[in-house]
Amino acid sequence: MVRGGGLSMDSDPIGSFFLHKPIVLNSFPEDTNHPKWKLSPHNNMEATVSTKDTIPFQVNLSCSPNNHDSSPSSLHNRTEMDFFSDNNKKEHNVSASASNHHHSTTPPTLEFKVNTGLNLLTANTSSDQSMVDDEISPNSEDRRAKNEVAALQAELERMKRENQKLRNTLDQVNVNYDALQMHFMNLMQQQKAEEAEEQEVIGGKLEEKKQGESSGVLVPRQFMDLGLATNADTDEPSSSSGGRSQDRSGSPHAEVASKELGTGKSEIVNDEGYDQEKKEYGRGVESEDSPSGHAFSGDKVPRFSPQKSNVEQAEATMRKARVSVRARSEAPMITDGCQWRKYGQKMAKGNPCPRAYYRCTMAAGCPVRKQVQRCAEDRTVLITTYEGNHNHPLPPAAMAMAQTTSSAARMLLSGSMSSADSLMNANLLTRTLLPCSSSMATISASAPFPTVTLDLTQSPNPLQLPRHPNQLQIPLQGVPQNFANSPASLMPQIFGQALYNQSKFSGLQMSHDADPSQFGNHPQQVPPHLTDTVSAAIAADPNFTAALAAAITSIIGGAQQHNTNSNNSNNSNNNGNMTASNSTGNGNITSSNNSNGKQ
DNA sequence: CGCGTTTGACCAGCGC
DNA sequence: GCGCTGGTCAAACGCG
Repeated sequence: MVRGGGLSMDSDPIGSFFLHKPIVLNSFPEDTNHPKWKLSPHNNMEATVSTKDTIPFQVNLSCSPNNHDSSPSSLHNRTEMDFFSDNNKKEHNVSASASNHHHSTTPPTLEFKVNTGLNLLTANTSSDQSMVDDEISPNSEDRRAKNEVAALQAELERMKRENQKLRNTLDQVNVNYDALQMHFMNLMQQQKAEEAEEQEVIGGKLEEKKQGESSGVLVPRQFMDLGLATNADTDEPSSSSGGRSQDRSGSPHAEVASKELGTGKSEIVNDEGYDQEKKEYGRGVESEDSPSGHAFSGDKVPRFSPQKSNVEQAEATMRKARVSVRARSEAPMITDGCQWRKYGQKMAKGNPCPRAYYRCTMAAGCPVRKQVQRCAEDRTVLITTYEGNHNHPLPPAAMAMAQTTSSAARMLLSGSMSSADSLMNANLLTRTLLPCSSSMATISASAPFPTVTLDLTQSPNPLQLPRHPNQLQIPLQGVPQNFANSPASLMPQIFGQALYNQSKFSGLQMSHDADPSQFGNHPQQVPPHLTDTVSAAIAADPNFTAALAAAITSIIGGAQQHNTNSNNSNNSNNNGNMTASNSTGNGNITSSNNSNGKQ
């Protein structure tokens, strides 16, 4: 069984990150009064702090002990300022306790209380000891201490300025985000109005067409459920309970609808749906097993026949919305936190590499499927295509990716989204989180199914947060090299959450939040906060969880106190943090009697 | 023996 | 109608 074999992060020691939480500076002081910087023989940055060249001491800028990667793809540009490792007992150094305000030798002028938002821990490097001159006279010692204080103060000031700039940047991002949200909401309202008009017309026709049907389920209803969840009434089971073949593979539509319906109805929907699923996968749209012979079940009309109404097309489209992730990976499958079982493999046309078909096995009847195939042009690129929504709670590691699929699908299909809107969304979500990149998310209008393609193979520096003149990067101490170096390691999660947030803003979020109506009624109460985004992104990977949570939240949130305990090397401590923006799928309904057959 | 993978067969959609 | 292709099924197989 393939349990996400690709980028295993299980053994990743993260704790060291939290012990040190070094900051990373891209720009070095140019002022000659600042510490002098030099490269250590081990590609580690060391700064010999020698104010006025009299009292040097070293600042270890090395990466974590675990991170000796110097590969081109690594984040070698970063340098971490690990101010003083804590094993230095010499008085001229500021021990780690300085940040706890009880360092006796620290002059009172040193404001270590200043909250830079970076949660810096000061620690002495082991190398500091070597720099100590035990025979220094009291005078020179005093002078050295003063110089040291001055240097530290300068550095501290610089940090504060940097922190302030970052905060300003964050504010700006939030402002822009709000603006985009408003714009998006407006667009959605327009779409909703248009669709309502269409459905009035089409719905009437359909009702005529389906007279005698007991359930009275109409496809337009599905569409409303999915695309306009916030306002969609929930008085009917979705068509999956009786309409044409239920959403095969549990497209967002089915699950979303079911979740909207409240517990009782959702169970009905899902039970029926998954019972059908056993027979219906691979049976196509016009599956004969629509017991009630509903709506379009009997008509062997091509899915995207021009004769179909927009609603029908949208409904068909919804079932097939996909999210494709392109990532470089040597592994046969990227780790996304879910458990998958392979159920098929085919040679696809135009690609010598076989396409593998997986389905989620984390819960019986989970309709999520994915296809994994290597890119024909570049075998190192792994293309993973997700389809459907999970019907079970997800581990943090899997959540963001799952949200990627569901949210992207919802975003895609939030209505009869025009291609222009789709592109807008793609660009929007791309820019929202990844101002440093562009065109990484594309929405294919030509593909058989609406597909969001997240190309994670292009961003040269995907871990950069919103840009800043003094770029601050996140040190990935403790993150395995292969993962830390891989854009794929983080981008799916980030994108997933970006998409997720996008859907939130558009009022489409429903499947993972407790009360969808809240979004509709109080859209402002779901602030598109970058912290949520990043938190979920972090949590999506257990190995990033601990490492990045503290760093990013300290940068972004400032006041937000994350678990930064040294034992955060696992993701458990961050689960709660991550779920701040969603409910971990608790609202999901699991089918109770779904054996899922042999598969 | 249970579980997951492999692989040929089957089915449906689509284009010609 | 036929063939191609994508997607899924399910028996056979392998592994622990």
